[in-house]
Amino acid sequence: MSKELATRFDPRAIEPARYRAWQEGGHFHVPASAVAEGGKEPYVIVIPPPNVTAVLHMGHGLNNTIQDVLIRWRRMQGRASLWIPGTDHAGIATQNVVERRLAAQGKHRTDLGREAFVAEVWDFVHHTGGSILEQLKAIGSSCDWERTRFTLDDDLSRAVREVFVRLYEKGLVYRGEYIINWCPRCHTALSNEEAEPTETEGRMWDLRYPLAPEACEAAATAAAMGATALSRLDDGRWTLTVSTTRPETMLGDTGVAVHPEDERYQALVGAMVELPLTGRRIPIVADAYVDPEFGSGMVKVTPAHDPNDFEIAQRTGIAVMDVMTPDGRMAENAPERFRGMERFEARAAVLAAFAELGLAAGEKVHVHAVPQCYRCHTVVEPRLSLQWFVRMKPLAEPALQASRDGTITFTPDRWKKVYEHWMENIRDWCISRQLWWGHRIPVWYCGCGEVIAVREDPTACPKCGSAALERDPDVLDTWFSSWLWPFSVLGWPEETEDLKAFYPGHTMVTAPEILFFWVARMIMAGYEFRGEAPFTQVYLHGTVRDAKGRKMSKSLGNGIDPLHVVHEFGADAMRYTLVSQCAIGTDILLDHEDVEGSFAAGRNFSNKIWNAGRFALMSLGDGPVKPLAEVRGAMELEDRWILARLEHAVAASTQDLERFRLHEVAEDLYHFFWGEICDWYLELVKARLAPGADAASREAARTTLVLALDGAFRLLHPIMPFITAELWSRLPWPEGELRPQDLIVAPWPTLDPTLGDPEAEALMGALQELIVEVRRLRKEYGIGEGVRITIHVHAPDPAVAATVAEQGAALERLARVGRVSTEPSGAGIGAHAVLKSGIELFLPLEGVIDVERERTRLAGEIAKLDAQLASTEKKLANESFVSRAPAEVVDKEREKAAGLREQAAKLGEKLDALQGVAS
RNA sequence: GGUCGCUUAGCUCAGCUGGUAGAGCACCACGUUCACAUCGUGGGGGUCGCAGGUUCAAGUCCUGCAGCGACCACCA
Repeated sequence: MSKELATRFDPRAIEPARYRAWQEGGHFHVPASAVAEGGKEPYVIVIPPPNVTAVLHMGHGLNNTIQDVLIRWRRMQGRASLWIPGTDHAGIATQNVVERRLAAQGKHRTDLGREAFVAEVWDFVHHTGGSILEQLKAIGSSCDWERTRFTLDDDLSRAVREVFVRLYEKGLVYRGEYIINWCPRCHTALSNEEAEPTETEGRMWDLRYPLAPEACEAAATAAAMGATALSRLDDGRWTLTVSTTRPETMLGDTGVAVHPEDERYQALVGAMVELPLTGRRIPIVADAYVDPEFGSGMVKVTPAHDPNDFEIAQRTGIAVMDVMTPDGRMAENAPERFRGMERFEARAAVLAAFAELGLAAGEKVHVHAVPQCYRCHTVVEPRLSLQWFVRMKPLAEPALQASRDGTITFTPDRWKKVYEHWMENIRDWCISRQLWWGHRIPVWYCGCGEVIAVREDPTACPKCGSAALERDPDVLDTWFSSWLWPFSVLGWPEETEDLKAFYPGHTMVTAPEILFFWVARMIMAGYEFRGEAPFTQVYLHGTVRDAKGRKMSKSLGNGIDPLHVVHEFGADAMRYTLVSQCAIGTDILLDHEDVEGSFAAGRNFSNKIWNAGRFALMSLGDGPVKPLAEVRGAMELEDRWILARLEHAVAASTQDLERFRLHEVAEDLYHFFWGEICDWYLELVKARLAPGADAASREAARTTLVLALDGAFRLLHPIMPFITAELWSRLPWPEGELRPQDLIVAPWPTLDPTLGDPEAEALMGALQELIVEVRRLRKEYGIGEGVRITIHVHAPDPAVAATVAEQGAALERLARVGRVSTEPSGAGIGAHAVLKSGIELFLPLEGVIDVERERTRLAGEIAKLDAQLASTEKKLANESFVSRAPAEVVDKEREKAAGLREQAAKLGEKLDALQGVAS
């Protein structure tokens, strides 16, 4: 059977079949009955649902690898480990994709009409959607596919509607006119989180507004008080100067504000301003929002286009005037010359008009964060609009408490503070979107003024009986369904068996970018609708970036396709590489221009595991091995040592997994497998496994090797499921011991006190040190592989001495030592070393190397170094060099001299040893 | 503007409760009778950003400074 194994690991030959076998074996599916009384303890993760139209990228690769590692580990620990998969309908994103396809055919969604357009989107989703879930299988994700959900599924839609109506009845959902973020391209409202502030170099313009003639006297008084905003034009009119970054909004100004306690402007409060270009007169009002220290201390107020100005209008009662259309053009109520103009054109036109009137007062460069639509990056327009909101303060209370009292933990924990800060300052959530793709708002309006929010579609108005009801045209924000995900996927609002069994869940694995969008809201929904947090651990991983630290993205073309990596190097190689870089709170860096190099660590490790496994299987042969108890007496030092090391690996990996220190698990296991099993244990037992070796010793080695590999494969399985399962399935097994059906359900190793062996570790440590030192000396003196040498060893510790004496075979095999002498080395020509274990080592060189030649060689090298040193020193002694050459050059020369001296001294010591001088 | 974080080998970063500075990649030399050249063996390379302080002991704790980054925020 071992003949079937190729010398190079070929993931394609094993991964798809393995995955199929797991799925067919039902290992991913967890029914509610599994946790029914007396059953297993559940462990539940709900997937962050990718957009239904998404294509797998490395970010998904990372996110899902981490989840799968946790799920597989808990499954092996005997938990009912459930990972619920699914996709998100992704309102704007999906609608945009379909609109673009329509645009390619020269059509707009309005050409189709609402119903046909939605049908078109469904069609698109049915044909191309969800393929990302198939791609997740290729990287080994062990989701319970029987539970796959989509946020627009009927039952999830029912949950959404139930929640909306409940919150409406509780007064937590309300409708109102507020300034919202409006995307003039997507034609929809955006939540605060969807409007991304983007650092932009813009301008701030100063504009002059003339005061009404009757305010002349007041202006003079104010000017005398030091009103810096005031100035007089050549024609004698008084003007005040205001600043703005968006001059076009001045067409909607309905007032100018000053601080109520700003004495400079007291006389002007209540006076009127003649708003240029519009022919309108607007009042000067007092409002505490104005900062007297900033600029001139006078602010133009545009209530319909700025949230703060809107609030000023609410407080002072000045008018609200919306001068823009939904697509960002100047509206009907704007002066005729600007009407219909696009907002940025209007900006230029307004500025030109001000200049013409002599009312432009200058401009300056102004860097500020301009909000952009997170989907299309169009500059967002703050706009007055009638929208639906959720009152968040009451919902935030328990969710904030949960973080404060440690019910919910964050990893890395610095996000705890960020979360709490956001929750403390939470603002109401605008949930209506002017889209067609999504959950339609379950609200009907009656001509009589009644607003009806209900669970079942109404046929008549409950108040007046009219059947002429009009449904709200808008849909809900995508996150209004995702925030319910942890319980809606379990059948809520029905009180299902699944809900009882699997709610609350345990770990949420996601990126910090959606901490507010999603994680915080899920926690709030969990408390509001289930009375309990949906999970207790939030693990926030880093972002996948390219070699230059840029986020991987389609537009930059710097992405790496996970499926390509799986195809070339295997899912295990990809998973290992990602996990090994996954230090808490750090980003993952991969070079899209060197994919092979980026995943070399994982690929090489896979190959190493494969070859070690191959060799072990060949050496072990087909028969079962003896149980540990039967071979204990015949065990050698290396057997006891490797099992003790396995115990360390078990302890470390388990602890690290519990604390999400995944990269340390990867590192520990890499070192255990490669650095200990391969580099030492396999090398040491080769002879004992060979045919013709002592039977008892061979059996002890066979059993130990099987136990060590079994343990290593189990520990590695969550990270590298395929290769470990493949090799593990071929391992011989101890006679009479029950073998789990598949590695995926083999129990996670627990500590076995009978395997711990500090003595074996100490002795093995001494032996390793000795071997390494002998190898080093061999290299140093150029003693070829073929030359057997004698070493003299004196160990003060009798146990170490005995070990060295017993381990002649190991020294022979690993350091080509022909003879170990315990006699005092005496004086002689050779190399001497004292090791940390206390071993004094002497390696005679007479007869081993051509001492005379080596002496000559060393002397020659020393002479060469001396010559170089002399020339350097001469240079440094030259005063004009030292004083005239640049300081760095002189320093470099000094460093060089020091280096040469050091090298010469080292070689001198070596030479002394060869002279036979006792040191 | 506020908050938080980072600064350790050429590169990317570990270093969790203070106790002789680590890994991977890259580099240099040697090696193909050995399961693996996707390998083996050995090696070079770091005043742990700077300045103070606490301590028997500081990369690790405290203070200040500098540089970089992230998040939040309405400054017209």
